[in-house]
Parts: sequence; structure tokens; C-alpha cells
Amino acid sequence: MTPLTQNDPKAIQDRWTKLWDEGKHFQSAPDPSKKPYTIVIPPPNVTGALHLGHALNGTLQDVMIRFKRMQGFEALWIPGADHAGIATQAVVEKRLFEQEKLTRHDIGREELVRRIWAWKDEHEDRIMRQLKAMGVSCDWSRWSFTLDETRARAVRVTFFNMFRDQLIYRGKRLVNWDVQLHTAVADDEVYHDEVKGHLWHINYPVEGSDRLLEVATTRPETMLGDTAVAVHPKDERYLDLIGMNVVLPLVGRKIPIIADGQLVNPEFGTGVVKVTPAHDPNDYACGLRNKLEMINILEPDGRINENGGKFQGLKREQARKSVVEALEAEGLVVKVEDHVHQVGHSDRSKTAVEPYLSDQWFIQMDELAEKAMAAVREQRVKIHPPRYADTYLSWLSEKRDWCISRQLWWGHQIPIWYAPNCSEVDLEKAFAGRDDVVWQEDKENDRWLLCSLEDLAENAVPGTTLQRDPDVLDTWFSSALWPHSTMGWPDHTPDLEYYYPTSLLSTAREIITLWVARMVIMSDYNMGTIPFSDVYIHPVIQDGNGMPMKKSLGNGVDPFDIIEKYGADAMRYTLVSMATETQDVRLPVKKEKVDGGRQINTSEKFEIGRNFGTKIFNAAKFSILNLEGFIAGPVDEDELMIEDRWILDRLSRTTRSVTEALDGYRFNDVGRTLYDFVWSEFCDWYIEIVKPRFRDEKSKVTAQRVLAAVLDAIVRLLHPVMPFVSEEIWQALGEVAPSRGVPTPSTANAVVTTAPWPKPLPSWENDTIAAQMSLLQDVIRCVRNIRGEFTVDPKSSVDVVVDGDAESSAFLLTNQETIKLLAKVGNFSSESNASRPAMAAAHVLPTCKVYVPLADHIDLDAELGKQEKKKTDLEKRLKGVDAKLSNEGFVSRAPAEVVDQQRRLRDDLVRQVEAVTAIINELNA
RNA sequence: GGGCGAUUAGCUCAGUCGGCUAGAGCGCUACGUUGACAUCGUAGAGGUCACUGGUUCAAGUCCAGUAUCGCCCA
Repeated sequence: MTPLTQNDPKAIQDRWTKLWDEGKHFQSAPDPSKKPYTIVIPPPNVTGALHLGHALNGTLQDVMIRFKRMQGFEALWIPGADHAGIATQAVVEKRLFEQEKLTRHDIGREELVRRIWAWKDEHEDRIMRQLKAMGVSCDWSRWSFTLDETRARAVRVTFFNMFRDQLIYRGKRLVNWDVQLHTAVADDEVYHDEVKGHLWHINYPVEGSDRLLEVATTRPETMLGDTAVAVHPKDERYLDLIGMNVVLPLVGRKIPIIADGQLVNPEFGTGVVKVTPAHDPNDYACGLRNKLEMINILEPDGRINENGGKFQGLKREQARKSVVEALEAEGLVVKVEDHVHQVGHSDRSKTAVEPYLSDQWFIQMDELAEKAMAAVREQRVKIHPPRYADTYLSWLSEKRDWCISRQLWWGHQIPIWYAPNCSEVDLEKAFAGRDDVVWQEDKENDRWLLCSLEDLAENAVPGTTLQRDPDVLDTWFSSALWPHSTMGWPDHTPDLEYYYPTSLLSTAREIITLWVARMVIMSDYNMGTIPFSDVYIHPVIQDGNGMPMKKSLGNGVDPFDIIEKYGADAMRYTLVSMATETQDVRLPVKKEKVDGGRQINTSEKFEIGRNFGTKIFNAAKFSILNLEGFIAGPVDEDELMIEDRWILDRLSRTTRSVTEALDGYRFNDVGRTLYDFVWSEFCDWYIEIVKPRFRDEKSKVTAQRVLAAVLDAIVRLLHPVMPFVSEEIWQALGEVAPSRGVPTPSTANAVVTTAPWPKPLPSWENDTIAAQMSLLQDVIRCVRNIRGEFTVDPKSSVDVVVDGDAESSAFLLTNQETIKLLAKVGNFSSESNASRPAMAAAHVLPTCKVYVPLADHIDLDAELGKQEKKKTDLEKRLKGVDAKLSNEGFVSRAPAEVVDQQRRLRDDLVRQVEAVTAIINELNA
């Protein structure tokens, strides 16, 4: 190992990725002597590359797993990927068409699925490499895929059991139909876009009367499927018509005029609504309420079907045009208005979805949902931040049955076989003695539905030909099993025994309903327990304008461009420091050309992480250089200098804060606390103060021991967030100080990855030392401030006279070398009642006055002005404090501690005002 | 339509149990490369805490309302 020279993230990343891989440090196996800490990764889609959201979530999970590993838990993080049924199939189909002008029907199911697998292999590999580049510490030997053999078995068994328990049923439902992909899409796969359309006002003649009912619609072509018109039950205009019929124009069907207070808003339009239950969700609900006929007028590809009469075969847009023309010809169109409305679009094909009545498979949710809600209500599953528990509970409380079928070829094919033309006796005979086949009657279609753990042959039941349901399951069905399927369920594996339930699920907000709720449900059903004890919901990263990062907006930031430009540690640190408890965080995006002319999106925010990494690296480099000749040994408390005691005090408190912040998922606190300690305390003060001690053979020994111990702890605290640079430093430190630590040294672990997490040492925490150090810092700051204000040449030194109480003076004199060094001071003196030197600038502190004689530099008028301004400020504050203290309410009601503090503050202020007044008088004399 | 979040320095964000003279980083200004670090150091400027009311001895913080932006679920 070469000594630290320059922070080169790329070289450092390569070096330690290799070491960790070879050492198999991230592989886990059940160890009864340790407690497990387990995370299953939210499997990324094999559809595309990882984005910044993945990087954030990956980083946070890795922070937790590395932290717990160091704390001595048997830490296991299972990685994997999701087959993402519809998204992946859509991408491959699109490519097939672009490159070969073929559709899936041209090449057939088998060939399409073969191609998707090939595509998946390629992308899965890329995802794994991307994760590794981020430095995450998954157990790579346990990589899982939602469509691999083990996971397929879990899906099959779960489906079988649920079917057997009559939790899964087949039914007709209005679904969002993607007319391009010929499949139902879930609600969450539909986005709404504003579309400029029209509002057609159409007259429907009332049967047996010359009255006309004017209805308004944005989709005139759906009138072909109308089965009622509705008015509000309290709308006086139409009361007399309720119960009568209208004659549906163009079709001639007589349909009833009904009253429906839920569907109709009497204020909107004409107060009359046409009802098309098979093609509109609100109308569908109305249809159910009023037991209306449901007429489907569409083919799966969106063309009008035989129920559309002469319009049969027309595409949606053409049908609309033709219907309107026909209505106009009959003089039934009253008027056409421009109208902007929201239209649902399929996220996959980007085409408008059709509400469409079709046969689907469902899971009955009521009881399952109830149990899943209890798990969160009873805090067996804790959601962080806690407000998201409401999202979870309110979604589940709707108990909407879950549509689990998708009309796709890529996915877990539904294990249902149709058996037409046979009796239950035939089935009983065919499967006698077998408990791996169950069946239900499908009366509507005069057939039996068979569910089997093993695939069934066409001729498995004599006298009939079995036909398998061609549909596949919603991807979330297999994802919902992920926490236990990754551990080998349905087998009763030692992994399940040891690691399950898992510890943490870290994910995004929109996943609460899609996935978290469903995992809780499935875990309860399959395992009889919760899947994880904690759920952490991370914020969403938006661009600098508060817009979500989207491919279509071109504002996405690729984590691998960031790793390339700034390094993985820099990216990780920045993301951690952004992870607050709010919902959204902004990352201003900047476009930039990189080598090769490629344009990337980047952000200057990552400089925070890069700069911090470099700072740490350089501090370590300095420390290690100065550890030359290090001799390990115990450190006695009375050998310690003020700066040693102070940095150990600060280290102990920092260790406690960081540990607590990690346990509370307050990641930004973790980042900030480490930053402040390392930069503003260790680097800015401790290192600066100890520097001279290394030049003295005698004082060097203790300084080296403390420095090595503090650096050692810093590296360990930093490691979960910045694994690479911390390992780099750890290894270099190991070369010069293999055994280190205060008060007694011990041999350091070979890699920081498995080194023990630091513990706070309360015996080091000392308020007196903290106060003394603060005085020392204040005096130094006063002098630096004066030097700055009077632009004293940085190369020349100044003299300092302090007028302070006996205790302070003694302390400052003891530590005058530090003051001289850090404030570039020549002569230093301090005593009680020291008089102000002539031509001196002054700063007044609560316990002392600091004078800096500046014969050549001082501008008496300017100094007088400054002091008068200070006096005004001090008096203003004093007035405020006096107001408080003379307020009877404050003195009697505020806690004694707060009142005392204000009294002490008043004393300080009075003293300072006196001191400044004295200075002003002297300047005026 | 229901729910949630945000609004604090030019920008991005902290601010725990109400005790604040409201902090940090970036940016800005001045000075500085003496052996860790210019991806740096020292010093400095910069704020009516969105608005209106209320509770309280005390409000950036708690309550109610308003405005703007955003997210989730319909």
C-alpha cells in the first residue's frame, strides 16, 4: 500500500471494491451468536438504468447495513432485480417494431419471451455493476430475480393457496385498458394529462313525448353503449321524467331515465348525464347501483365492436367523427364547446386508456387488508417518518380488490387451466388422491377452473382438453413475496428461520401503497408474521425548479456520471446530507459537456461531498505523515493537553449524536454532524493546535497517540457514508499505527468494513474543558478579527494584552503558545486589571478584554466608531434582557434555569457595556 | 375531490422539548500558496423566518385561516 498522496476516487474505488470482494466481507450466513440485521433491496426494474433515486435509496440502505455490521450485527443485504412485466415487455416490443417492423404476434409468445430474457440478462448485469460502483455492500452471492425459479415457486404456491382459500376469484371489472398493448394497466400505471377536447350537447328524444333531453358529453361515440340517462333526484326540472325512457339516437334502444344523486351534479352542464356503464368508471358505479345493463362497444384494440351497429370496425377517433356527423344529420347536436379535461394515459404506451369491461383475476382484500392495517396500527411495523402510516392506512381502508391479471406474455403465467364440458366427478376421478390440484366451477362459462402446483397436460382430464389461462400475474404479486421468497420460501430454510422478519425496508413514497402494503399482506398470509419491523420512506429528488426528474423533461441526473465526475463517496455523502424528513429535496441541475463531447446533467451540489472527501483525505495524510515513529501505548489522563481533552470530549459527543441520528434515520443529521466535527473541530482547531508538538520528541508521543485514536474513530464513523476513502485511510493508518486507541491501544481490525463501531466515552466528556477551549478560541478569533479589520499584513505579528480575571489569565498564559501560533501573535500577556495599551484595538468578551496595540495601523476615529457601534448593540441587547427580567410573568412562570441564564447574560452584558464605555472614554481623552 | 408536504440569506437546506443575538454549504467581498488541504485558509457582508390573526411570560417553532408551489391517492 502506497502512502496517501492525492485523493483519487477512481483508484481508491477500484482498490477497495476488489479487496472487499475477495474478502467476502458482505457475505452473510446465520450465526446464532449474533443478532441478525437484514435488508432486502427494493428490486430495481430490469427495464432501464439506475437513476438518482436508486442511488439515494441504495446509499441509505448501505449506510444502515454498514453501520449495523460494524455494530456487531450479522448484517445481510439481499440484492436483486424485478422483471417489471409490462414495462419490460413494452420496451422489448417497441424495439422489435423499430428494428424489425415486427409485432409480438408475428414472432409468437415463445420467441418474444426468449428475447425478453436475453434483454433482461444484459440489463441485470448492468444494474449489478452500477450498484457495485456505488460501493454498496450487498451479499452478491444471493442475487435474486422476481422471475427466477425459486421466486416462481413462491408465486405458484401462494397463488395456489389463495385460490384454494377462495381469496382469488375471476370477475368482470372495468379496467384501464391499453388499446395498443392489449392489456389492462393498473391505476398506478396511468397518468393524467390535460387534453383540449370538446363538450358536445346532444338531444335525446323522450319516448312518447315531444320533449328532448339535452345531455353533454366529451365522448359522443360512447353513446352507442348508453344504457340510461341520469338526472339528480332533487332537480325540479326533470322530476316528472324519472321512470320514463328516452330513445337512444342512431341506435334506437329504449333506455330509462333514472335518478342518481351520486353521479349527477345538477349545477354542471344541463344536469343530465348519459350513462355508459361499460366505458366510464363513474357510470360503471352508477350501473351497479341501478342494476343497469352493461354494453361493451369496444374490441380489445379499441375499434367499435358489433354492438356499435353500422359503426363497427371504426377506430376511436373515426368513430367519434362519424357518430357526431350522424347526429348532426339528424339535427340532434345542440352545440359544441371547447373543453379542457384530464384524460388517463397508459404510462407504458403513452396512449389514452379506455375504461373497458373485461375478465380479470382478483384478490379479495377485505380481511387481508384488515390484518395488514393492524400490523401498522399496533406498531409491529413502524413507518418513518410516521406521517406516512396514514397514507398506508387510508389506502388499505378502501379495501379495493386487487386486480392481479395482466394480458402480457412476460411474467408468471397464471396457474389456472380451464376444463370445459366436464363434471366434477371427472375431475375427482382424474386427480384422485392428489392435493396439489384444486378447482372451482365457472358457471357463467360452463366450465371448471383448475389450479395446480404443477403444470397440467392438455389431456390431464379424460374427455376434455385443458386450456391454460394465457394471462400473467401483476409484477407486484411476485414483488409482494420478495422479503420471504428471497430467503427460499416456500421451503423452510435456515435463512428464513434466522433472518426473517427482516429489519428495514427503505423505499419511495409512492411505493407505500403499491408494495409495502402488499408485502405486509402476503407476509401475513404466507408466514403469519410481518415482513419487516421498520419502513423508511426517503425523500424525492427534484431538479432546481421543483420539477420531478423525468426522462421526458431531460432533467435526470445519472448517478454514474456523478461517480465519474466526483467519485462514489462524494455522491454518497451529498445524497446522505440531502436526506431530510421532508417530502422533496431539490438538486439544481446543470448541463455540461464532458470528454468526448457527450452532454451530461450534473449538479454543483456534489461538490460538498467531493470537498469533504478531499478535506478528510488531506487531514489523514497530514496525520499519518506525523505519526512517523509512532509507538503504541496507554495514555494517562494527566499527560493530556487541553486540546487533547477537548477533542476527546467532542469525539465522544459526536459519536453519540451520529449513532442516535442513524438509529433515527435522520441521515442529514449524520452528514452534518460528521462534517462539523471533522472540518470545524478536528481540522480547523485540533490539528492546527497540535502541529508544534510533533516537532518535539518528548511531547510527540502523547500527541501521536491521541491523534491516531481520534483519526481511527473518525474513519470508523465515516465509513458507512464514505466507504472508499475511509477504507483507504484505515489501511494507511494501519501501516504506521497498527495498534492504537486511548486510553489503551488495541490492534485494529484488518478492514474498516468490519471494524467495531465507536462508542461514546462519557468519562471524556467535560464541560469545564469545553468552556476553557471556547475561551481560547474566542481570544484567537478576537485577534484574527482585529487583524482582519485593520488589514494587518498576514506576515507580521501583533502583540496582545488581555485584561481578564485571575482564572482566565492563568489559563490563557498556560496556553499562550497556541494563541501565538493561531493568531500570529508576538508578545502575549494577560493579568487582572491590565490597562489598555495606547493605540490599541479592543474586543470585549464576557470574561475578559482583548487589546491589540496597532500603532501603525490604527485609525482612532474608525476605532471609536466601531466601539460606539458595539456599545449600541450591547445596550440594545441589555435592554431586551432587562425587559424580560423586569417582566413579572417571565420571572414567575419561566423555568428557573431560563431565568438564571438570563440573569447571567445580564451580568455579562453589563460588564461588557462598562468595558466598552471605558474604552470609548479613553479614545475620547 | 381527499390526504400530505414546502414556503427561513442571492441559491440549496438545517433549526430537536417554544427560551434565538436565527445557523451551514455554495455564491459574494477583502486578504492570503509559511511543509496536510486553493477541492484550501483567515476575516467580512448578507434574513420583517410567505401572509393574517390567535395561544403564551416568551413563537421561525404551537393553533386557525389565506396565498403560492409540489407530491400521493381518487
